[in-house]
Parts: sequence; C-alpha cells; structure tokens
Amino acid sequence: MPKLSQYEIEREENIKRNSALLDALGIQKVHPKEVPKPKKAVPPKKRKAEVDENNDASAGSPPKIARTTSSDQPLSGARRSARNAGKKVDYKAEQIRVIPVPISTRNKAGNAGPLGSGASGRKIVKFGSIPDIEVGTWWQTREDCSNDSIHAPWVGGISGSKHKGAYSIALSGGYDDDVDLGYGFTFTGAGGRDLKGTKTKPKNLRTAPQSCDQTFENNGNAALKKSSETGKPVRVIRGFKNKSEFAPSEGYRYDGLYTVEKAWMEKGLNPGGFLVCKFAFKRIADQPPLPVRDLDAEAAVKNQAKDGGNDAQNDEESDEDEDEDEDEDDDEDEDADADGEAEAEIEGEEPEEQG
DNA sequence: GGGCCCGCAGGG
DNA sequence: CCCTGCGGGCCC
Repeated sequence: MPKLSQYEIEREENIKRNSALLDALGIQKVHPKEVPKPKKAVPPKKRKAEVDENNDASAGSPPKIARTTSSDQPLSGARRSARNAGKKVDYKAEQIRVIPVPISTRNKAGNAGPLGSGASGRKIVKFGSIPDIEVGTWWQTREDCSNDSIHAPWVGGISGSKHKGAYSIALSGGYDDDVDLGYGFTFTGAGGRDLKGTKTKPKNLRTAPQSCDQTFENNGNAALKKSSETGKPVRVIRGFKNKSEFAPSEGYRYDGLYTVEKAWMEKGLNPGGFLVCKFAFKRIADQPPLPVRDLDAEAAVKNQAKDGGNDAQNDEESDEDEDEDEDEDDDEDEDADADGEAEAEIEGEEPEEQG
C-alpha cells in the first residue's frame, strides 16, 4: 500500500474527528438497507406533467406533498427480481435504479414559472418548507433551484442573515473532510478565501482556495451559528459535486429540513491549516426518505463500460461475490414503499417576510 | 480538463 | 453602491 499523502492523512483525521462528533450528537449513518430505494427512474416528461397537476391541485391545498417514489405508476422495474431470475444482471437498469431519482424534474425548458414563488411572482423568503416544492425536487442548475425559492444564492453555499439565521444551505462538495451521513452531516462554513482574481481582472473570482482563517463574523457562518441557537429549520440541497452516496449524480436536489445541532471551529483541510467554521446538521424526523446511491455498483458500471462492454458481459453475472454483504437486490425491497406518506409538515414558525 | 471570466442574489 | 459566494460556460 502506498503511503498516504499528508493531505490524506489530515483528511482521515478530520473525518474521524467529525464522525465522532456526529456520533456524540446521536447522528448515525442510516444504512442503505434501511432506506427505501427509489423504484426506477421515471421519464422526466411524465414527471413534469405530474408536477403540473400537483401545481394546479395545490390551488386549494396539496393533500399529499412529499412523495418520494412514484407509487402511482406500475413499473416494470418493480419486478426486477423476477426478471433477474433467468437473466443476467442488467447493469444499465441497475444504474438507473441506484441513481437518485429526480422526484420532480424541473428545469429551464419546462418551467411554466417558478412554483416556489408567491402569487406576486416574487421569491419566497422564509424558514422551513416552501409551498408546492416537495422534498426530493430536483433541478439542473443552482439558478433553477433559486427560482423556486429553495436556495436563493446562485453561488453561495449559505443563505440567511446573521440576525435571523440561515434559510438554506448547499451541500456541494468543496470540502473533502465534511462527513455526509445523509440524515446528518458536517458542513464547512464560508469565507477565508481570497477572491482576488487575476491582475487584469482583480476581485473577480467567485471561489478560491483557503488563504486565511474563517470567522463567525462572516454573514453565512453567523447565520448558521444563529440557527444553532434558535433551532429553526434549514433547507438543505445536495449537489452533484458532493461525493457521498446521498448526493445526486447530477444537478441539485432538495433534501428537506435539518437543524443545526452544533457550531465550532477547527483546523480545516487546507495547505495552510487555516481555521474553518464547522456545523453539525441533523435531519428533522418524519420526512420522506433520502434516495441512496450504490456507488460501488456505479463504479462497476463504469468499469464495464471502459472495458469495452461486449465480451465482458458474461462475468457480470458471476461477479456477485463481490460485495454481497449489502443485501442485494434480487429479493424485494418493495416493502419499503409502504411508508411513503410519512410527510413532514414542519414549518418555520412565522412566515417571516422581509424586504 | 483546467483556467479565466461572467451574471446574479443577497446582506450591509 | 459595496462586498461576498461549495456556478457555469467558454476557450484553450
């Protein structure tokens, strides 16, 4: 085994420390086994229609928000077990299955106007959930997400003010020592970067390497610290740059409401060893389950594709001895869907408008 | 794939 | 207006 780089050593240390901290807060990783798996990817077209319906219906009040899986659609994929019985594993299908399913797919092309905006068309600024935006809603870009009032900034990871607290955050990778357990995670704050850009175009960067200590003076960090005191819910989106099994493979997904359990500072994972502000998040109970990816399976698919895919297909079948421990697919994971309607009506207390 | 530059949404 | 900021597109 090659010796670890200094970076990796520190990374391991930080992750260990953060994991222990999450554990101390009672935040445990939920094994994928215990989490309902998305049935199968649904053609975006279909989904969009559905969204529109919901939108219309919601004029009164949406009875069932927060559907995670498409229980209404009889999918052939649901009977995978039977299909697999006599066939080789179809990794294409497998990939589709394990990839986070966009619950409602909305993007520029299809948008008939932001759902998450009031009658006025203005974006909604409040704590907690946004009307008509279900947990699991997926967007192609941060801009689209912003238009639905879930996370306003196009670039920034934290939305909120130091006086009121944080409205939302984006978990989008960027800090390799953050630990994402799905139902809880650690998050690194903002600041400590020198956005100086090039000589000709000074101060023209949107992001840059860590170059000094972060502080809680930073608006975003202060907002999150405030949230840790008030206990108000924070909307969380996960982005494709996040490497965890809970991240979408592409685009951005709204994963519901979390609370900030703790705020602290520690030496960050950067060459200078600069301090960063860190936060521990915990998912509020009774929300739709998170989609979980099977990263190993995806890697296998990738490898297969790289190997040229044709002749290799035979042994796909037999490679089942690889990582069987994780329950495997061939039996039904259907049981899971039963609880689809655990919906969370958690809201921020007050609408808290603000101009 | 990496570097550069850009528009934009906040908060102060 | 000033500043920031876990995007994104384009060009190389």
